[in-house]
Amino acid sequence: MTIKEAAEKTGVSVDNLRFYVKIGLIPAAPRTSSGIRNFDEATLSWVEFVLRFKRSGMPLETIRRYVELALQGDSTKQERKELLLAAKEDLLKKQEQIQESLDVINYKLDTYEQKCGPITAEMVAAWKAKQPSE
Amino acid sequence: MTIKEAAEKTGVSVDNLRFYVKIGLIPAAPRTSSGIRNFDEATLSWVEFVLRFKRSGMPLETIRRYVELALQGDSTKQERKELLLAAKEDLLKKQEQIQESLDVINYKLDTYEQKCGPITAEMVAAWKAKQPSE
DNA sequence: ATAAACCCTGAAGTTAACTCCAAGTCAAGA
DNA sequence: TCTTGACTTGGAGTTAACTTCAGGGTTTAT
Repeated sequence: MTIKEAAEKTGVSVDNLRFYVKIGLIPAAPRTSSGIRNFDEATLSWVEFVLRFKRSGMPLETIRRYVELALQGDSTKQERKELLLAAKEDLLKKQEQIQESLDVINYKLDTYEQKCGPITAEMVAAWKAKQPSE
Repeated sequence: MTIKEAAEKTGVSVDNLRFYVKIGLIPAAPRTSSGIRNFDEATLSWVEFVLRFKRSGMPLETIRRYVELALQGDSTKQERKELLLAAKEDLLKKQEQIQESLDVINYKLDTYEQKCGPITAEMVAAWKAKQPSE
């Protein structure tokens, strides 16, 4: 499979796929005798695996490190486990913070049904009181 | 309150506070006669409000736009509501994607108790089969 | 009244993650 | 065979969100 087809299948741009290979986020795909990348199923699986973590906001460097360790085999099991535990903590914290924002947004949307949201309204009022004009 | 005290209270660096004011993420704090910023409670409230959204990964430009609209008063109610609805969709999607990654991580952590995670193990095996050495 | 610590601005530098470009090689159809 | 389109690389450019710097003014404590 050419890099273009791989790009269509994964939804990642051609340039970006090459970039990911370059930084080691995806293992280097095999090449034809003339040097053209030939994406196989194994490499595509890596792309999908990597994308799932990327979508959750994990830094590429963290994912890259995990891929590097995984390719090194069983001896890196412990280190991978620690990396996953740290990543899990990050994601749980992120989830909480998103929930906090959702709570605020839902509250505001509720109150917008009646009038300007009271919390912001109060802040705007306090702000305006300090301003000479407007 | 000096900018340094505001920085300590909010956990945002002095430079970053000035940066946020500059890009309009926070309304400009009042100044003393000699031009030194004098952070008041109203401005601090804005900082806290903005930080909550920032922590959830919302782009600063989106938050900046919301602040701009809020300062313009009731006439922008509708536009703010639409902005909040869009932001809510983003956050819900992000939450789902984080959950997907958490599921994968939890599954891997479970299986790591016994041996190398089967999904990755399979991918590594497929990968190694293509490689001449190692 | 002077040194230390703090404040200001505008601009340049940094990092992550792309995104595009130039110049050249390779492959498939008329 | 010649064009057209896809592939290659290295490197430059972009955007978001900081971060640091240069050069100067202000406040405070001794």
